Amino acid sequence: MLTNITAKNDNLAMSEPTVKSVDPTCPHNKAISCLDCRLGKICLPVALNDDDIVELDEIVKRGRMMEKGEHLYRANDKFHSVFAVRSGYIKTYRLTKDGEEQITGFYFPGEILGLDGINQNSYKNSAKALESAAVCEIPFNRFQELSLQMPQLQTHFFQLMSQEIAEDQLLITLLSKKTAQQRLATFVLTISARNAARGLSAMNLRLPMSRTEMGNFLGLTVETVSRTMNRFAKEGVIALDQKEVSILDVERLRLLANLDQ
Amino acid sequence: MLTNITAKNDNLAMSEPTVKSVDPTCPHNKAISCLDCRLGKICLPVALNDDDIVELDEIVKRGRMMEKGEHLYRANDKFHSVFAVRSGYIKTYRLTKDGEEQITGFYFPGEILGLDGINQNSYKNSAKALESAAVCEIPFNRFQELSLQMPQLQTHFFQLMSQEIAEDQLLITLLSKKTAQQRLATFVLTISARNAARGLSAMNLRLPMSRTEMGNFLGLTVETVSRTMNRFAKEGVIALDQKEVSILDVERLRLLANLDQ
DNA sequence: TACGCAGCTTGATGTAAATCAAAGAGTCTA
DNA sequence: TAGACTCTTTGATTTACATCAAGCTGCGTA
Repeated sequence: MLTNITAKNDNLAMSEPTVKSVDPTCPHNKAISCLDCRLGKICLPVALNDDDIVELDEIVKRGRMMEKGEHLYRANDKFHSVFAVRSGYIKTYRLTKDGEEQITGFYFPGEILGLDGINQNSYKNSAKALESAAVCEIPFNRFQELSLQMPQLQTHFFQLMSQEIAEDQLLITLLSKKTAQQRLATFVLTISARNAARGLSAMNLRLPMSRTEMGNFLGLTVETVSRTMNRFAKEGVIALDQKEVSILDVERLRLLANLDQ
Repeated sequence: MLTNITAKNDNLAMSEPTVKSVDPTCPHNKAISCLDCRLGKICLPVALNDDDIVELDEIVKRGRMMEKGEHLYRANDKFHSVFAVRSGYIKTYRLTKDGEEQITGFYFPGEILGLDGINQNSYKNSAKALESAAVCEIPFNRFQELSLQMPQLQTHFFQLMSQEIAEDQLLITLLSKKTAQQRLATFVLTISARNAARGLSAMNLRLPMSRTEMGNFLGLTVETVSRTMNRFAKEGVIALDQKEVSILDVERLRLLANLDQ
């Protein structure tokens, strides 16, 4: 396995791409199997033997490319698959009756989306690429059959869904109790942590969404997002350059977030 | 099966208890099996044959009684089981670092809680009885083994978790975008719908939690809850008598909720 | 290189809900 | 049946954030 490559490479997403030609670990490479995927440990942190992974590989449709703004699925589409983000960023959102958008999540490489569709056999969210992206598709009925043979896979999926529940509940707490400052500080820290999980820098990050989308997700207006982020910058907690954020004072930021867990 | 009994009995929870002595369908009866449980179709709406149910019965620990205020489990307890509410009401909540409580859900008879614990093998919430209650305990590892033999059971559980995700996301939208009026109107309608699902009246309901708890759940203060509910009453949309609510004008209430789905 | 446009910033003003404060209602118990 | 709770209601005041309203900034493109 080549996973050690990821662990060290700090600033991958932001630095110029490494030699594109034949790198078998490049996340844009369509052909690569789960066995070699550099995201393996994030996307599929299960003790499967190589034979099992080969079997899993057979059902996974790999490397579908998406343009910025393209939809992966829309609310009320018939549910058939869950998806793993390979590269790029996806947002999920619901539309309220009066056509307003409510963003329910941002999905980073290695993360799984579409889990809300299992119930009632249709997706409850729409999923849209924030920028060009690549995703792996996992047809759910075939996956379910497979997981009857491979109990660790079943467990993994229960865990994934449980995790999504736990994360949604954290967001609920955020929206219910916290100030604009706390919400944004928490948001930046969350993204930092997710970057770190992928072996990227925890201190230098890029917010792949617009201020409007941040606000929408966090229950704030654009203006409040802008003012608050710039205040953080003015106070020396972060440095801001458009979508690029450098965390200058983590401790301070943690304090501002009043972080619970 | 005796499920037709439930379907008609409209106001069970509020009317005086029916003859307590030997009613095998009484939800307080400890001994009753899943096969005869009047909640069967809500708690376990799966096409299992009677033999399968007998097998399931063997792993379910039935009819644990809980006092008002008693904890079923606490955040960070080791995860071992999920629970089905038999009678009474349970709330789940998280504590923020500064000791504040954030209620994440209310669970009614027939509903399943504890699903957030699967990930990381520990509960993320604490669960507490709002009033005396009875619960069935389903040890999760035994359940998981069983679900490998009974694929419908696996599917059912995936659906339950997916549903929890979908519900949390609705709450997120509520907290992020809606006014106090919309939140409370939606809350009442949600409880009405859950009552109806159990064969109780959709128009006359009892809010088993305090105004403070409603506010906590909905991201509002007690005062705002009180004022808003009383305004609904003054405008003739509902009638209020302590925790008892009668919906007088559903259409109006739906409009106030600006309900999306 | 300038035009148009979407996204971001900054300032002035408004408002829904929070906070502060105190009194009423319901329940428990001694 | 009075006293001590807790929960709920009602009123006055404050405030964090939304809303309204212009200017910016950077980027694609013509």
